[in-house]
Order: sequence, then structure tokens, then C-alpha cells
Amino acid sequence: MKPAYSEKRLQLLDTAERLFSEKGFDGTSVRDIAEEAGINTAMISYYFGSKEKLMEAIFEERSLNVREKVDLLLKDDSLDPLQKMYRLLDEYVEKIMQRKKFHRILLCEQVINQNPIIIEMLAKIKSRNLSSINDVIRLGQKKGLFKKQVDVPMMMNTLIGTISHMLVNLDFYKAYHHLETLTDEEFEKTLKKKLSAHIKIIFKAILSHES
Amino acid sequence: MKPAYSEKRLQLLDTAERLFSEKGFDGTSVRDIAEEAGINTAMISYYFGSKEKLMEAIFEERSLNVREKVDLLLKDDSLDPLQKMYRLLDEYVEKIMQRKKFHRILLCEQVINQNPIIIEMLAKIKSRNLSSINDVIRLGQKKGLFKKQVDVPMMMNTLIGTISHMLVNLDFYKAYHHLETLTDEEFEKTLKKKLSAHIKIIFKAILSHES
Amino acid sequence: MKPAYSEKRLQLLDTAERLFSEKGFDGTSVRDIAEEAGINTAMISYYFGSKEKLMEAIFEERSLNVREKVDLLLKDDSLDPLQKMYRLLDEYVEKIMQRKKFHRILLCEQVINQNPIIIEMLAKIKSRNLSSINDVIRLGQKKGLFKKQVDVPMMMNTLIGTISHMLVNLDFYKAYHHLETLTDEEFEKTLKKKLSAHIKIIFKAILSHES
Amino acid sequence: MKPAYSEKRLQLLDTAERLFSEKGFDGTSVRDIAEEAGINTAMISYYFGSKEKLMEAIFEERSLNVREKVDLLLKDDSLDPLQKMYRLLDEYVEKIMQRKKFHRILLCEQVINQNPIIIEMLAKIKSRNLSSINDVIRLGQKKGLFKKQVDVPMMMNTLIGTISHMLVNLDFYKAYHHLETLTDEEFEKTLKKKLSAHIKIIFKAILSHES
DNA sequence: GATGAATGAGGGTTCATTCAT
DNA sequence: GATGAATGAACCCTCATTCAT
Repeated sequence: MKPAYSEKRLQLLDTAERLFSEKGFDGTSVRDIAEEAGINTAMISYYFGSKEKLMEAIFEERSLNVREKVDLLLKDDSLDPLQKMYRLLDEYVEKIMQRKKFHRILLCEQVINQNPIIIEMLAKIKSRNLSSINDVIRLGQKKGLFKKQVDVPMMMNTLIGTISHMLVNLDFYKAYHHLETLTDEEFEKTLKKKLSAHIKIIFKAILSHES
Repeated sequence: MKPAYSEKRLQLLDTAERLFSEKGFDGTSVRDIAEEAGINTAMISYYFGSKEKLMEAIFEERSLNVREKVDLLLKDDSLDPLQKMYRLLDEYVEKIMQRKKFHRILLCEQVINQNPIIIEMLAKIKSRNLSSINDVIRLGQKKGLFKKQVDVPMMMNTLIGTISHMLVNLDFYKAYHHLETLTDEEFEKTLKKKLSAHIKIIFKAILSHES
Repeated sequence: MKPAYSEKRLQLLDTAERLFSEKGFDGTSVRDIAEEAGINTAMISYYFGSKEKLMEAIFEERSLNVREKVDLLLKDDSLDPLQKMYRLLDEYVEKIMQRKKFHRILLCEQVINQNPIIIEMLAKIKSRNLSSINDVIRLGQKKGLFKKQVDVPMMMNTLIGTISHMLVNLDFYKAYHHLETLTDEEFEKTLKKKLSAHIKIIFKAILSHES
Repeated sequence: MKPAYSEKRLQLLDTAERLFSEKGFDGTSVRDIAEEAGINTAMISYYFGSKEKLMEAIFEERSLNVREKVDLLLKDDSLDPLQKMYRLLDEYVEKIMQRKKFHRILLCEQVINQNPIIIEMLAKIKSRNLSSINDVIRLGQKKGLFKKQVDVPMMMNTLIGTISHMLVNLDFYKAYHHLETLTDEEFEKTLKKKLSAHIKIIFKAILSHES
């Protein structure tokens, strides 16, 4: 359980992340992971201690933290509050799309809450990020640009829910808009642009006075 | 495998739905289900053929179909297109909140795509409901009240994503707004109202010209 | 884990007792037991719950209890205290020789104390039997035939130690006395006679005044 | 596998002896031993070749050999045969109590006969010591002080059986006689005295004519 | 029609050992 | 000479399912 950043450890993390995102935690066996990673089964216990702790390691290494981004935005005097919020939304879209597999796992694990350590980690992440966003919103409210009454967790539901749900509907969405001819990169770029624009409209409506 | 609507069968369906929603399909054993339902383990194979077919039965009996609702709305001349859309959104909120457990299962199963029969069922439901909603939107567009260019699947992502994500954040949301003192019914009623209002703002912004 | 006295259960108990006595608890795998019993591996969990509980079941079914024998002896007016004690010694020799395999297990398990349930069972059995024997000894002391100061646990050590140690030296003993030509039954009969006579000499010396 | 008497080797031997005596050979893993000895796991194979050979090394270093003691006794003209025998019994008590852990291992290993090399070693030790004791007994017989017919292996069973069995009942014995207040050394001294006296009574009865 | 007994496959984990350094 | 990394085998147990009744 010792070596922290060996190549095999990273390989196991990547393979596990992929398989968990495809078949779920309980639907993936350690033998599956080890075989696909081309590594001996016993190495999972060796590196991580157990299958559960492997999952925890994935969470530790992949979880999204927007605190730094928010701090940068708050300091940036060249942006008005709505623009700051837009940048933050882009950050969410970007980061979640960058870590599709992990966020698919996250989606399921929030439902199938079993591992108390992961429950704890999720709670912390959620609170932390919510609080960061609150800082941006309060700024807009102070400047009189945002509505006084904003249900921030509800707003976050829409933000995360929209992006996450897109993750499980990627193929459907691609087919609907006949985007199969695009390369993966092109599609991804297009999708991020669409998501970003879509969410900005939503947030502007939610945050602004005029409704 | 014969009896179609015996009491035991319904009991198994309910128990399985609950356990699948709490622990996932792979995390739930047929023993768990049978024990909690107070029924012999062999009965699951007996009534449904297999654990997988039990899952399929749950999907068959719980899937949301909005076609009828849409047909009624389209015929109702007393409502303008936006009102029709609002009614439809309320229908979604109402139905998903009514079937929380099933929609938690649905959330995971869309990620953990394993059973081809369920994949097929999901695809059909999605297309069917999308097409129904499209009918309402086209009506609004014809009357010049809705924007010409609406990304309907993206809009649906936000609708379903927002409601679904609320399902996995219920406790967090309740705690954040200090609603623990409410009874379950009161909280549910409050939540549906908030969800409904929130989503209407979003849809109005998305469908209207003014952005 | 339900059926209490099925044939397969008994077969598993017998096979496990034999293998545990030959290779020890940790040296015997559930596969070994199941294979030799001609029964599926899963049946051990099915009948007993676990390998440990199988061991506990063996202890429950095979443990020696001399209370009844002692009660009969105490009531029997035709025997003097030393004769009563002799009968009790014969009972020990007889019962332990009858259950050689179990007592070999017992021998090891007293050393390798791991399972708390078995530790508890052993403590109870030891106390119970010690107390029963004490009753016989007190009778002899009351009648002035036995020494006042007898270290009963020490005496029991010699009784159990002598018989138990013979169990692990059977082959050596047989070879030393050139008894290989005897049938198993003949050898066993001879051995029990020798053990019995030997132990009686010892106990007479320990209990009588004249030392 | 080279260094014969390095410090680490001795540390491994001691730790292994302790763990084998507490949890048995099969119940102790090489990891356990290495960890508790503060030494790398691979060292066990390195120093001893294998776990089995580590056990053999323990037997080689700890086995009791009374030949020398017997030779000294035979030469000592100041002692009569019974006194010589008493001295020999004290030697047994002393040596076995000195090496409690090893003799607990021995107790189990005689039952769980798996390693042929150890079986062989045990047979040799047993024969050697038996033959040594025989020398003392024959002397007593020649002088007409001991019975002609003595079942020496049976007598050894009682000797070894009594001491060994005390090893597994130490705590019980201490509690029974309320000796918990004694220090370890005091208790050990007391116990050896009691054992010694007890066994001498027994041997006198077995060896003398008067029964 | 309904069920307890039984099964073979596979689950996660730990084992003693060996290899490359 | 000494060690951390890695291995394949085996561990006990639980799985979904089927069979005999």
C-alpha cells in the first residue's frame, strides 16, 4: 500500500475510473480492473488497500474544487459580476467535460450512498463549492446587479444537473443533431460552447431582476 | 413465471425498486430483496425469470410517458403555448417527485449501460417524450411566441437534470434551507413549488425571444 | 443456515472434525472439507454460516460433559469414594478415546485461542467439569478417605494431559510396544486398559494420605 | 540465506516463535512475523528459505535434549536412583517452563503433522530422550528400588502431558488459586514448585513396588 | 404453485514467494 | 547483502439460479 505515484498505480486509477464509469462500482470486479490494466489483481490491495479505498483515491484525485478560480475572479476588477459568474460557469462546463468519466461515477455514487468516507468527501466538496459560488453572487447582489433572493442550491442543481445529464445523453444528443461526422474534439468543442451559452441564458434569467 | 399481478409480485417490485434505488442494481442481491419482501428467494426467478428481468419489469411499470398529457394540452384552447409548457413542466416535476425511487434508479442505469433491453426501453422513452414536447414547442413557434431556434434536447437536459439532481440532493437542500421541521408532505409540497417556479423561469428565458 | 440435522450437515461435521484434527483449523480449507465430504463448497456457509461457526458447531456437538455421570456416581451407594473416582477416570478415558479426533482439535485450540466464542465455551466446559469432579472429591474428603489438601486443577492437568498426550503419541506408543499386529479394536481396548490402570495408580497416590 | 547468527535472524526466530505459539503455524503469516520483528517480509525467505524452514530452525534451536543431564546424573554417586529421577523431573519442569512458547508450538505440531522434516525431528527427540530416561530407570531397577515392569512411554506421557497441559491452562490455574496478585516471577516459581512436587508424587507411585 | 436445498461461478482479499535493483 | 515491487495461487464467502419435491 506504499508507493504513491508509480506508473502502475496511475494505470490502475485510470482503468478503474473508466470501468467504474461504465459499469458502476459494484458492477466492476477488481479482476476486471487488473486485467484491463495489465496488472496483477493483488496490486489493487497492494497499492490502495481495498477496492473501496481505490474508489476513494479516485475521488481524492479527481474532485472539482473551484475555490482558486473564484478567488482569481473576485480579484479581477476588469470583470463585472455577471461576467465573473459567466467565467465560473465556463469553468464548471470545462472541468466537468474534461473529467467526464469521473463525473459519471459521481452521478451514481451520489445515489448509491454506501461508503461513509465518500459520503463525507462529497458533503465537503459540495459545501465548499457552494460557498465559493456564494461569494460571487453576494458580490453581484452588493452591487445591485443580482436579485436579492436567489436560491443558490437550486441554481447549482440546474448547473450541475444540466451538465451531468448531458454526460449521460452524449450519444443521444450527438445523434439528434447529426453531429456524428465531427471528430471527438470538434464535437466536444461544439458541445461545450452550446452548454456554456445555454447555461448563461439560464443564469442570467435567474440572477437578474426582470422576471 | 405465470402469475402476473399477484400480491407477492407487487411486493417484490416495490421492495426491489426501493433497494435498487438505495444500493444500485449490482449492489442489491436477490437475497436482500426476497428477505425484505418476506418472500422466498427462488420466487424472484419464479415470477420474473431473473434479476435482470425484474429490473425490466420495474422499468415497464414505472416509466414516465407524457404523450397523453401533451395530447390533452394541445387540445385545450384555454391555454396559450407558454401556459401549456408550464403545465407540462409541472407534470414532469409532479411525476418525477412521485416516483423518486424509480428516477434514482433511472439516473444510475443511464450511466451504467449494461442491459440491452433496458437501453432500448430508455431510448424509446426518451424519443417519445422528446417528440411530445416538440409538439408543444412547435405550436408556440408557429404562434410566434417562442424562439425559432430552440435546442430541445439541451432544454430537456436542464429539465430532467434539474429535477433528477434535486433527487440526490434532497437532504442537502433540506438542511441548507433549514426545512427539517417540516413534515415530509409539507417539504415535498414546498419543494415541488420551488422546483416548478425555478424551472418556469428557466424555460421562459430559453423559449422567449428576449435574450 | 437453516437445516439442523440433515445428512449432508452431519457429513460436513464429520469430515471437518477429521480434517481439523489432522491439519488444524487454519491448515484446513473449506474446499478441502467440501471436496472430501463430496459436497459443494457453498454448503458450509449454507449450513453453518462460516468456517468459524462450523468449528463452533463441532465444539457444541462433541464437548465432554461429565455432570450426568457424576450425579449417577454420587447417588450410587454401592461404591466407595475411590471406586467412584475410578469410575469417573474410566469415563474420561473412554469418552476421550471415543472422540480422539475432537480432542486432538481441542488440544490445539486451547493453545491457538483466537475465536472468542470457543474460548468462552472452553472456559465453561472446564469449570463445569472441574466442579463436578470436585463434588466427588469432597465426598471422599468428608469420609476421611482422601487427603484434605488436593490441588484439583493440577490433578485434572495430569488426567487430561496424560490422555491427550497419548492421543498425539498413539503411533509411537504402538510401535514401542510392538502392538502393530493388533487390530484397531484390540489395540484400542488394550490402550484403554493400560491408560485406565496407569491413571488409577496416579490418582490413588494423589488422593490418599500416605505420601 | 547465508548469515547464520545475525541479529535480524535471531529477532525473526524470537518473533516467529511467539506468534506461532499464539496463533499456530498456519494462523501466522510471514507478514505478521516480519512486521512485528520490524524487518522486511522478504527477509524470511532470504534468511531461512521459506516459512517452513523457519519453523524447522525454531525446532532445531529450541528442542529439549536431556542426554547431558542424564549422563551427569548417572555419574553422580551421591544420589540414589529416585533422587536422580527427581532431579530429571525437575529438569523437565524447568526446561519446559523456560521455553513455554516453544512447547506450546510443539504441542500443536505433534497433532498437525504436516512437515516431514519436523516429524522426523520430533521422532528423534522423543526416542533420544526416552532412551536417556530409560537409563535412569534401569539403574533403579537394577538396584531393586524400582518396579520391574514400568511402562516408560506411558510414564512420559504423564510427565510431558502434565507439564504441557499446564502450559495451556496457566491463566485458568492462576485464577482458580487466586494467584493474580503474584508477579510473573513469583507465580512461575510457585508453579514450578507445585508441578515438581505433584509429578514426584506421581513418579514415586509409578516406580515404587507398593501398589 | 411454491419452496428449501443445492450448485458452480465469481466476488474481494491475503498468502508465501520471487524478482529486479 | 538487502529490499520494495510484483506475482499467481489460494483463501473464505456470496452470488443468481435451478432442482427435487
